[in-house]
Amino acid sequence: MTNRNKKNEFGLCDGVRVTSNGYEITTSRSNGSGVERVYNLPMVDEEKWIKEWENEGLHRALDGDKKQKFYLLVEFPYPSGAGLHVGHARSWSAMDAYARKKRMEGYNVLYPMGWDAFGLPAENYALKMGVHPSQVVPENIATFKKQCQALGLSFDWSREIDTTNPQYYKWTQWIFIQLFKKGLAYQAEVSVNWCPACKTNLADEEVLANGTHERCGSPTQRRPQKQWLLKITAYADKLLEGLETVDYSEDVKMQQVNWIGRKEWIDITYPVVGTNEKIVVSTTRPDTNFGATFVVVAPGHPILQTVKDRKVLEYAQKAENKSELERISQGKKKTGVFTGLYAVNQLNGQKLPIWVADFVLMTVGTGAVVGVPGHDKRDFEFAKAFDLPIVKVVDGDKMINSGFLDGLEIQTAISKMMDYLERKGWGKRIIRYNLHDWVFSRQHYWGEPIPIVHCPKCGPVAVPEDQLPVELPYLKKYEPSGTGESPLAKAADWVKAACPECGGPARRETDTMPNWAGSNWYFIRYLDNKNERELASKEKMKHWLPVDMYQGGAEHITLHLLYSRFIYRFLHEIGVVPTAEPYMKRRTHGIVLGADGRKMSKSFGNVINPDEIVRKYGADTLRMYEMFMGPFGQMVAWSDTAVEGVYRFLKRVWVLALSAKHEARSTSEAKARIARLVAKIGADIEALKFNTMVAAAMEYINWWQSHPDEVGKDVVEKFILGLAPMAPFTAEELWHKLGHTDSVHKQKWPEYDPKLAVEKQRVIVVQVNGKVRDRVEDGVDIEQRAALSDKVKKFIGGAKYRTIYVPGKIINFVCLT
RNA sequence: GCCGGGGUGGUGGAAUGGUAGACACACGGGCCUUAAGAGCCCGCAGUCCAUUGGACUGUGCGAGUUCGACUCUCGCCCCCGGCACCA
Repeated sequence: MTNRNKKNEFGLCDGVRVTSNGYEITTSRSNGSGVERVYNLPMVDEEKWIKEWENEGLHRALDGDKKQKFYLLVEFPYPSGAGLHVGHARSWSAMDAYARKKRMEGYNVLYPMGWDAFGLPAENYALKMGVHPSQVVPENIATFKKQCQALGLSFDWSREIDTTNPQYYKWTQWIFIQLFKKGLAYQAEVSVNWCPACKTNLADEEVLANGTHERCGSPTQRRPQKQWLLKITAYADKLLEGLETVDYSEDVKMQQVNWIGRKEWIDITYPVVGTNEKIVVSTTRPDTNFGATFVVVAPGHPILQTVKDRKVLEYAQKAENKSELERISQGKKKTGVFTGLYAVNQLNGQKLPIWVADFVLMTVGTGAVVGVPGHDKRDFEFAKAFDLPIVKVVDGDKMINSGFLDGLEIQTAISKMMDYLERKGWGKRIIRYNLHDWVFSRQHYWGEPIPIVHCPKCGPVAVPEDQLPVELPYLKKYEPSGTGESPLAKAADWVKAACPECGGPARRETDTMPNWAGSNWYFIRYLDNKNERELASKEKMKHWLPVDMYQGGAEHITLHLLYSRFIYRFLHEIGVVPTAEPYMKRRTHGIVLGADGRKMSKSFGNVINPDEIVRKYGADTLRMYEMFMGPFGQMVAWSDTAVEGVYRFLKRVWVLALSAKHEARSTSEAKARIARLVAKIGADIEALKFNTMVAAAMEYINWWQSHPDEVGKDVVEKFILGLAPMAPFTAEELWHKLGHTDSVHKQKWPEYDPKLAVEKQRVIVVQVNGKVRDRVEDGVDIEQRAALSDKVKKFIGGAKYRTIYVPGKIINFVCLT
């Protein structure tokens, strides 16, 4: 016998049916061609709450509020044509739970969102669709925004920004001019990375270790070109030192340290035998110099100008024409030619033959290395290939065959040798970095115009600040030319300009900025997104900066994260921003893979559309599932069936909350458990352990379901408040169903007795020799009672023993043999 | 090669010195149902013995510290990420 369709028997509403042995939630709706089963929680009108929250301004951060501020930042997306990725949904939902809990705790929370809409992806997408980017971008932004809202993300939309808005990029250009004025933005003819597919130059950071473009995957080439560069190298040490003052996770720190790649080198001068020439080799390991048996110079090294041998020059010429990638790719057979010259190692007077080989690069050190085949793998291969002598100078971690260094440890030997070489005047210490200056111009249409005018008389001149922004002209045809000239060069009227210095005829710079330009400083603009006179007002910056928590992807650590730290430091030095570091805390999230464990991609057919999940199960299911998937910082694969598990949980929450006997008094067990749950949710959010947070809520529900009579209204309400950060819609709906008229998200985080939150272990584990043998109720005389246990006696036998008793935890009887 | 993070059931994972496997998925069994779906209940590391139940093994491998180790220490193997013929 069933109670089907008997509504309200337990105070349930439409869509929930109680059967003799449980409940069910089902609903169907007409979709035009028939009846479709809908799994969405039918009782939550998500759209109604989205509107209501927005109308009430529930998510607004208040300037000048007395409450303590908390600036929570997530990386703003490039609004692609594909719409929101479930990866965005994962990290933003988790941070949304963080923001919501902080608000309930009484913080004035700033959790903003905007759009990083300039750059190659937007332009390539527009080209593919045959539409102008200025039309595509707003459409994509609208889609993204709607998707964010559908997920219940509590962004403060009144602070929304868009990097392609002239009122925004006016200030991106303003920052460029400040850099230019300080000599930190400069033009130079340099060898740059060129992507033939995207037809533009790239920064070093945009080229992956295998030589391909990080965006499109095409192999890049090197070619010389006149470019705008930003002098990030001037900040290398500051960027390193700054890392000591912030709370970044270890992987983030190490990646930045590796990328900056600070090392102490020493440049050693060797006389060249029979000439007045000298050759300067550079090394980080001068301790091994007693083992040097040859010198290798890069093709293109100036010393080769003194060489007449045709074979040598031909080899050098050929090698120089090869790409760098080709020259240094691993496992390649060593090639090289003897130049006929010898250098003198002044340490021991030995004559070292000078070779030229393609694996030595002009761009590293001084373009000349000293070959120590006894200790270096690469030098060893070279020596083997050309039958050069090999001397061993390091044994274990001690120096041998090295004169005054013998017996010293490597580190000591390095500094002793450096001191010695400097004293003798043969060498000079120098700090070198892996980091190079940032190539900052692109030969593309869809970016911020670089605000410079080239005057034949005055050279490059900054556009006066009162004439900013230099607006991007509308071009119908904006395809990249591939010649290295920007499409903007075709806008003849726009290019023509008067020189701001002398008033004479001049030309505008036609290169644009890279897509990283707008994201360098976007978190500052959220503070004051309509300010027409400054980046943001001083007061607002002082109130909100620095960012308390910055959450984003691991793929941006040597790109955006490093760039924005550099720009922010510069702005601090010229007195614009109040602190030296922009982000107090940085954590990364893992990417969401397809169900097959591969990266989500159209070509694999494994893409999950968040809209689909929201339609089928509701936003709260998607949010909680994504938090539950696995550890937040770790890569995780999607699972369709695991989503169902979270959906089941929410259905149970619904039924239990509404069927609770409100007049019932909560038992002490129920109170202790809810105190523990609230404490756990709070602590797990702070530690970004969202997976165990969800698990704890599930555990509570499981207990509640088997003890329905123990839970009264007070505990139900605390549960709903605890649920509010992770499932904002369900919590809001239930809160109102319980008779409240105010939003659940305006409530205070539930208070609990900390003593209740500590779980008391009632059963004590009894071990014999460290192995669990029995369990005994805690209480008086527990040691004696435990010793009397049959199981314990059996394992002790008649042996003498001693007792380890950790009160409240464990008893261990250890036999003495 | 250097640096960072990891390795736990069929699967995702939990436990950071005190009962290994919370929570969830998958799987198996049962109830309910005309049926399907949904829901509810039970089982679920392995091996062996067994009537209730019990013994042994088990967190990549090998040692060590400890009354007690997934957790700490040392050595090794493997996976993921960063840097790199960087001299």
